[in-house]
Amino acid sequence: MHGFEKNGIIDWGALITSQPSLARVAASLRELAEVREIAAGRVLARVGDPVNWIWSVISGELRLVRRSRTGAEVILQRARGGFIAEASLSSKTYHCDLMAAEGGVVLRFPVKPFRAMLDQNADFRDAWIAELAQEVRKLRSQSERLSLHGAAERIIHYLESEGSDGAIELSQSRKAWAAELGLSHESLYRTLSRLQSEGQLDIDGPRIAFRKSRKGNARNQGKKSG
Amino acid sequence: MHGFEKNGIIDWGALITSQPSLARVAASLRELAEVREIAAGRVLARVGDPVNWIWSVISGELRLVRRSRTGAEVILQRARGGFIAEASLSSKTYHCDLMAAEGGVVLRFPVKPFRAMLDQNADFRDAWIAELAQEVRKLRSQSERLSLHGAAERIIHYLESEGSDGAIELSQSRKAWAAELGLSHESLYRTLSRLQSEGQLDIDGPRIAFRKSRKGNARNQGKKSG
DNA sequence: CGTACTTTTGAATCGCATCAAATCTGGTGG
DNA sequence: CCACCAGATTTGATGCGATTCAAAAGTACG
Repeated sequence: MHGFEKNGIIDWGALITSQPSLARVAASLRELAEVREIAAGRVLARVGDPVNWIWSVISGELRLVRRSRTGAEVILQRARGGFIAEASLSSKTYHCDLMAAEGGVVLRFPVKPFRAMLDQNADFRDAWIAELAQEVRKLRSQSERLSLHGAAERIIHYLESEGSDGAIELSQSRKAWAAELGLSHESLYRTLSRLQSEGQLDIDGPRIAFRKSRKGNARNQGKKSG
Repeated sequence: MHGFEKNGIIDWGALITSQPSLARVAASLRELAEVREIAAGRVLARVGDPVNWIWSVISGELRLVRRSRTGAEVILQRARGGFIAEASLSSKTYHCDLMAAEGGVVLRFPVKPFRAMLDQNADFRDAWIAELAQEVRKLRSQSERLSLHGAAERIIHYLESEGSDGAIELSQSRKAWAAELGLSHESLYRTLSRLQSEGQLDIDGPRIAFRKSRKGNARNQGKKSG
């Protein structure tokens, strides 16, 4: 599935292409990275453990979790690509458990040289700051989106905030998109086709865009008025 | 209302106390900051404008917005305290509008010295990185929380992720908390009193905590993983 | 005392989740 | 090429829980 690693050799070109978040920092980091294959359920760190590694997901799913006293698992972060637990860089020990919810391949970087490079390498530092800031922007907009109550509103918001010029090319299945939108996949399917039949959206395979309606309100296009 | 500023003189002690996000960076920034009183509706920057200032909210509400073609306003970020549009630091121009949704007081820092200080002052840089990483952590956990469907589940998740040892001292009104949880305030009130009467929570004014129950409070929420 | 806001409870409605099932898709191997 | 399978996609029916509208009681503040 991932296909970036074979016999311990990483295809950095493909990896970087698929992981925008790593694209700019990778050059300085390659010599530090270790590739690890992780089985589902594997625990990488527990509360209180010293922070020895910075983890980044290539395939599969890592989770930062805490277990409530009722036994329910509380997910604090879910990573299916890119770094997880960035804040651990500034911490001596973990405040949550880090585990693999799904088997896959991860990269790990030793923290000490990672921190040292942040100190000494201006490019790396700028890239890391830009990366974090970009992540903040994306997450803020996701939080705003999840605070919206209607399925249609979330879809529109997604197009406006993550798309370019009101259009996006989905790189994931719609089912996965539904999860990201905090909707059941049925709701997403239904709402998409409703928006299409109402003339608000153009849907063509993985491409979803606002319909370039001539003017005014697209709301009238689905039903006759008067 | 805010009380941090009088006749142009800032009470930095009070401000820093009230704004954890500024606490560690403030020392290096004081000489750069400018205090501005902003009226509701005031536009601070538009799409395409060059980034000249980094803004931080003391009181009132700033928003990063985009206007959809149907005229609806899409909120990308909403700040009622702390920095807004951190990603603009790495950008030449704005990709959204920045406006005041509610009048108040803001700080603004000129970008050039801000960037220069990031380059030259190691403490400031570490603080800024830690600040961003902390914000990422908080937002990730908020996104996970907003993806939960039940009101009770969100409350539990909040206690687990933002509280210490399963207890929190609310610093805001419950109505404001409801908004943060993505719930109507009625839902929050009802669910809180239900959880209390069911013996799951102890609620005492602004303090909300898991009840130290003996055991057998076997209500399971959330079941599936992987 | 009056105003504005929060907190609280009640009742009706609506949208989404859920369960169920059929179709479609891509990939695998005989 | 076909049979087969796992997954995604799509449509239908139903119930629950959150939103919404409404109104009252509590609280802070000048």
